[in-house]
Amino acid sequence: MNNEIFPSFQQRVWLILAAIPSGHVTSYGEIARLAGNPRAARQIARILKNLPTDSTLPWHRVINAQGKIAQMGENFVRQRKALLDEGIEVTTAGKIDLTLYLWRQ
DNA sequence: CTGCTGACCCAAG
DNA sequence: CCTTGGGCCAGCA
Repeated sequence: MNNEIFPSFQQRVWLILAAIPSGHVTSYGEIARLAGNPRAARQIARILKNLPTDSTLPWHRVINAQGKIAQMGENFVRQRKALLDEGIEVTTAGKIDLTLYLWRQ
C-alpha cells in the first residue's frame, strides 16, 4: 500500500505525459525539464519503455529533440502509425516538423 | 564496488 | 542531411 503525499518523479512524468494533447509531440528532454530534472532525459526514455502494456498514456507523442522517432525496429512502426492516426505528418524516416506539431503550453 | 547500457541531448564537422 | 564525441545518470549484471 502506498500513501505518499508527494508524487514521485515517475508519477510526475506520467501526469505530464497525460497532458500532451492529441496531434502534438514533445521531447524526452522537455518532459524531464517539466518534471523538475533537466538532465533526466534518459530516465524518461526508460520510464516510457517500462509503461505497463495496459497503459493508455500517449507514449507515442514523445520523440527526440531532433524531431525524430527515437526507436528502431517494430516499435518504430507502431509509434509512426499512432502519430499518423492523430493527423501528424511523419516521414518514412520518422521525421516530424516541430514547427507544426511541437506541444506548446 | 565497478563497468556497461541506453526509446537522450548538444555542439561540431 | 549524417556522423562523432563528450556529457549525463538510474538500473543492472
